[in-house]
Amino acid sequence: MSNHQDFLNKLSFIKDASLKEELFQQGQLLLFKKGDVIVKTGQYVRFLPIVLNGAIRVYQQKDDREISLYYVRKGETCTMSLAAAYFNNKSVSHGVVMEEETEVLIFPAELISSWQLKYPSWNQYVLQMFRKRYDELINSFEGVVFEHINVRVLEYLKRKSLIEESRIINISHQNIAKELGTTRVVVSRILKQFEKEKKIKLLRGQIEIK
Amino acid sequence: MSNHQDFLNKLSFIKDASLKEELFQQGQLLLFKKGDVIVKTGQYVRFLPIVLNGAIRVYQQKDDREISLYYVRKGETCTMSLAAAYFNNKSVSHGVVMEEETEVLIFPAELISSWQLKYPSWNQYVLQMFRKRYDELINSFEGVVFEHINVRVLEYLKRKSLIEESRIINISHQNIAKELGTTRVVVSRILKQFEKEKKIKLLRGQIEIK
DNA sequence: AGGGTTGTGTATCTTTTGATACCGTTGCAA
DNA sequence: TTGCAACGGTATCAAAAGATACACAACCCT
Repeated sequence: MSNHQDFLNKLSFIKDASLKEELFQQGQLLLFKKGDVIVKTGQYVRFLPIVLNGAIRVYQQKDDREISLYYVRKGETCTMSLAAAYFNNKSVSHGVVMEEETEVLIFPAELISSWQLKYPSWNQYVLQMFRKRYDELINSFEGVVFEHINVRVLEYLKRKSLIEESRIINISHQNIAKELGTTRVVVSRILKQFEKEKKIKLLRGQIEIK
Repeated sequence: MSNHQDFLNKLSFIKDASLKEELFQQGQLLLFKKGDVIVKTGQYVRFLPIVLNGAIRVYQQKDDREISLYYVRKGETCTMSLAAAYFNNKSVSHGVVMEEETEVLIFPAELISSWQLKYPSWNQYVLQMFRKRYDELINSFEGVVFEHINVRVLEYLKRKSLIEESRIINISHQNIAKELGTTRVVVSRILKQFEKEKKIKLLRGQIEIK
């Protein structure tokens, strides 16, 4: 399969063929490793990223606490970046690569406004992204405001298990704490409680959901 | 001043004259009173609202607790509605009028996609709104996750004082609690503490900031 | 094998927040 | 005037969450 064809296949989430071609022409493909930093709070955003493979975690930070806002996955773009790039603004959150072999297509920010005029399907795509991010954000928001941490931990585990299509989750207590905006001790305590209630089984670095 | 002219003046946040005219032609002007409900969680959104005067409060609810997401003010539209209308989706939050004499312009949802193609400035406007809402949402989010309630209450008071351009704020403890997602007793306790520290002065139904 | 790093279990203590309950006040309307 | 609803103060109690500290195990590297 040609490079070109291969590329177009990865853009299957875009319907319009000419837009696809434009993405191919204008985009630059980058390959990241786990832990690579894509954007930092306060940085100007000059490139719009679209994730082709892997995942980027977008989160807020304060001192040594953090909390996830959302993940950018295959076929998705980061709406924070989008909005920031469009208005020449600074990012208000961090973006970090979560999976090995994360492929990201980047575009100079200037292109965005011209695409808006040229490609209806680009507009559609952008709005879809906003909608999605919005819903996710509001979901997290609700969780933080109305639910106790134990509920949030449990929901996190279930969700993660769904996404990874496995009842075994590989993650440390520390990282769960970071996702949810709390501390390791709290997470360990809650998980131990869940284990006593036979809801899960704890192993080093992984959790089995029953 | 003619009705038409008067109307166009209220749309000064839109630059493009032909888009303005279209808004005039297609929009319907509604007048709401304080407390009127514009959207409820779970409702389908068939109309896009743009606020010309007054304010709409958008919030989440669970049992008898609520928390504000943001306010839609003069010249703004509700991005939740926008996204929901565009994709024929249900609203995930409540919208309630906060001020007497709130003027709202509504448009059938179908129009939105056609405007995207016809008016570059509409696109610009939409993205601006998203950007704004996003920032506000993330701000609240940060507050909820990282700050203790007393800090949040104080910030709320300062902000409110700025917006209303007055050191005297008219609001009940109960309503502050609703904005911030907590309960009345907690707010009263904190406010009393602030009064002891000479930061504010409490009166029935109003708070003076020093 | 030794040493550093990461991950986990747990105890103790404090602070923050929430839940409940009860009372007094103010303002308004019947 | 009486009665009611909204508002606010406060006390008591319980639960949730965070901070700290320490021990130990697993893992990795040399």
